[in-house]
Amino acid sequence: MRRLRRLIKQRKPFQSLQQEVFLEVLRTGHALVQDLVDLLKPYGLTQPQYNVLRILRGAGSAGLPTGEVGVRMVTSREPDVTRLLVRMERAGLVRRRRRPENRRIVTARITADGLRVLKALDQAVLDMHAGQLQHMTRRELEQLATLLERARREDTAAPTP
Amino acid sequence: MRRLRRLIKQRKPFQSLQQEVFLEVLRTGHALVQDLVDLLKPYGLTQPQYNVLRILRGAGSAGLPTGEVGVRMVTSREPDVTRLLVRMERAGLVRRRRRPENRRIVTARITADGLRVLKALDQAVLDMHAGQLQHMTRRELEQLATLLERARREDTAAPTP
DNA sequence: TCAAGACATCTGTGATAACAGATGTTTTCG
DNA sequence: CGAAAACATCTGTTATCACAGATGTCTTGA
Repeated sequence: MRRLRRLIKQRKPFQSLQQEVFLEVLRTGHALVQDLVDLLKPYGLTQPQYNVLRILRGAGSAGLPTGEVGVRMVTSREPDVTRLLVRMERAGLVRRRRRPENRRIVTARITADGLRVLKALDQAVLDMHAGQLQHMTRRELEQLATLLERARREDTAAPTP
Repeated sequence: MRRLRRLIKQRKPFQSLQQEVFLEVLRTGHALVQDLVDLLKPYGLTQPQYNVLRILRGAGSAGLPTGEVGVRMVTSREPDVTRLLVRMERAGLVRRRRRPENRRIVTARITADGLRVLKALDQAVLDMHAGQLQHMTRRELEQLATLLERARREDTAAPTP
């Protein structure tokens, strides 16, 4: 009985260690993202919009098809990306154009305005990231990144190639 | 120059180790939550609705004021909780009643139906959590939980007013 | 007492997420 | 060639998140 209690109550009142990790990941993600959202707000950007801008900057002047942008987003499925891009086009951050050689595809490109906003944010975002985890050592951060990557890897139980 | 490159490219193409951790946390959280969402879907529950049910079950027959439910939710600010509870009341999972002794307060209670749904889910959720992180050792999970908790701790480095 | 403030919730608006199904375009194949 | 399938995007609907402001209900202090 005592051993059972020790086993169960070793940590916080969670029903399982796995559940604790689950909640910790969610809570931490929420806290971290909140700082980014607060940083973006004065620029009139939401977090998904910021992601799109970074993706499109990375794609260069060739731009990317709507679907490709969707794939590169952590969140957001495809139907939403269309509307997200439309809103951003309205805001002048992005330009969309149907490709002449294949009229099914709509290519999105970042505008000069979009690039300007991103550039103004770059250093601030890096500083924010540094500040958020300032109290952790390099070794701890590397461990954390490795463990998180590992947590995700086998979700699909598929053996890595 | 070579040293700089070595410093920068030690890990993946991230601009900083902190940024990598940031993205890893978000990606992992998204992946983990997706499994829960999939599990809940056949029961007609969304993830916030499931959270509310667990919170209200924990509160017992006394129920909780709307605002208190909001505080206990990881996400969701207050105005949303009102509408969330209203929708859940419509679905018969929750009952809301204005308190006679203080008519400002609306108390929410879980219904028998809500309890039934939760009970049907309990084991499945535990199994899902176990399965998600099955490939990690107990030691790794403990490390991960500890590091995540630590990552969150000092977020507010600003002296409170 | 009673007006001002505090308190708790609610309403309105805009953006995002997820899903299902519709539309327009190109490719494939008999 | 022309219908069917595949493809890429778009539209419609519901739920959620976030913020601002409105409403209804106590509490407090002159």
